[in-house]
Amino acid sequence: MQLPHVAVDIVVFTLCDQALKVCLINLDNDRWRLPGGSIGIDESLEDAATRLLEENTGVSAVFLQQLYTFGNPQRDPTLRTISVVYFALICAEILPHGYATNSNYAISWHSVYQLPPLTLDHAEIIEYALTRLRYKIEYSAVAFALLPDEFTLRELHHAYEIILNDQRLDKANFRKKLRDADILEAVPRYKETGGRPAMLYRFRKDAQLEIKTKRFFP
Amino acid sequence: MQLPHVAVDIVVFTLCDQALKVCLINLDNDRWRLPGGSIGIDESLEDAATRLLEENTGVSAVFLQQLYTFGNPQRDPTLRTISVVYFALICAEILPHGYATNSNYAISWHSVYQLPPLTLDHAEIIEYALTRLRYKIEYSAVAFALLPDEFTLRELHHAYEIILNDQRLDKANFRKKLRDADILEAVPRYKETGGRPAMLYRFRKDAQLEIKTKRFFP
DNA sequence: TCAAAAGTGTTCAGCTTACACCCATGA
DNA sequence: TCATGGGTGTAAGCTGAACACTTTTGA
Repeated sequence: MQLPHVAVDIVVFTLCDQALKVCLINLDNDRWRLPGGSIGIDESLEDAATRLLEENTGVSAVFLQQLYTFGNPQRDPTLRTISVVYFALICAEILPHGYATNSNYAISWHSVYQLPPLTLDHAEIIEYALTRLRYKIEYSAVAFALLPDEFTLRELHHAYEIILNDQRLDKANFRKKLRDADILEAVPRYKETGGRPAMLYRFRKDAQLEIKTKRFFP
Repeated sequence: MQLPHVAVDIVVFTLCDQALKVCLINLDNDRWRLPGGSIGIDESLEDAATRLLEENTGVSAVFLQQLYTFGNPQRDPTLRTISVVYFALICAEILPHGYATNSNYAISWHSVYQLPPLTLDHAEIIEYALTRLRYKIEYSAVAFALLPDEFTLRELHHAYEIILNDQRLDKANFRKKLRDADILEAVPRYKETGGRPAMLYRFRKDAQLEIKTKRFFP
């Protein structure tokens, strides 16, 4: 019996230069692909994703979650490959200098609004990951994974605006919701900002990450 | 290079006898498994799920969605198998007589609260599918897939109570929300019930199935 | 004292919840 | 006319959006 190949690909998001960026690897022929590779025969999917992420970006401790499995037989004309896709969120600050220390490939980061030509169905995969990220950010606290350990409320506010591509989040209401959610603690220390210094916050370790959404349907 | 096997398994839910039931297949040794099987080399994941569902239950047109991919190397001690799991919702009324017309296996339906011993990690898979179903029912109209084409509001109300395992949904508010959601249309015909006859409704074909949830986080 | 940014309080509209009530049918 | 279940209206309370306001810093 003929077996399909199984790959793990990873959509790695980060925030830098006021944009939501995704990690891509340059192929010879002017096309780009997501970081990823084959799964080991004795390796779990999540272990494979962790390993491949580390090989490609040099980063280990991050938010990592399974996204979807793409298995259309036409998606790769050369080899029947089923791709289990993970999505990862990392803070730009922890990226090692020169990025791809343990990789042979040239990686770089691209704004999700200005993607270069991508191989196979990788454009579709990124599109899907972005949709899911936007959903997820509204009912869980994943945005923190994109920020450093300590951050100001303005920085967090800004992260939401960039990810949702929406400049209209009200500052007062944003802060009130976070206060009510009870997921942050003051460091307490201040960060200089050019105006009044801003209190630094960190994510509470014992806080609930996912919140049960309100029912829309009965 | 050694390749893992790829299987597709399906968690099929239905409502009957006032309970949420899942479809299981009896193995020789007093254990049960989810319907599923190997993927063909030229078959998409969704096509495989559709085919395997049909082979096992005789049912074709249903709600079918990818759930999660389970790939722990220890999940099957005999063979490294990665399982792409789908979940399906079907209406009990469309099940053919004797159920498994095109299958060699003995299938039967079990309440999700009284499951028999299951093979591999299938108990875990069902648990996960149930959690996702409960989430999903609150922000999308999937409950209709468990009911016949025409149904009364009481039947729909009852379906929600069974799935959520919650008897406290207010009748008036349930109906009001559905009216506001604008996803139903009166048939218009009545169903005899023992008291005042109930209006039959059907799902509007042009209605929005998934509703953007309200933001919890800012 | 002015600009810049942090941070707060208050109002109003709209939604959710709880509950009481009326309607249509068969026995 | 009573039991059964279908179906609706409304008041109280909570939530979220909008917006105006105060505070603290550096220049």
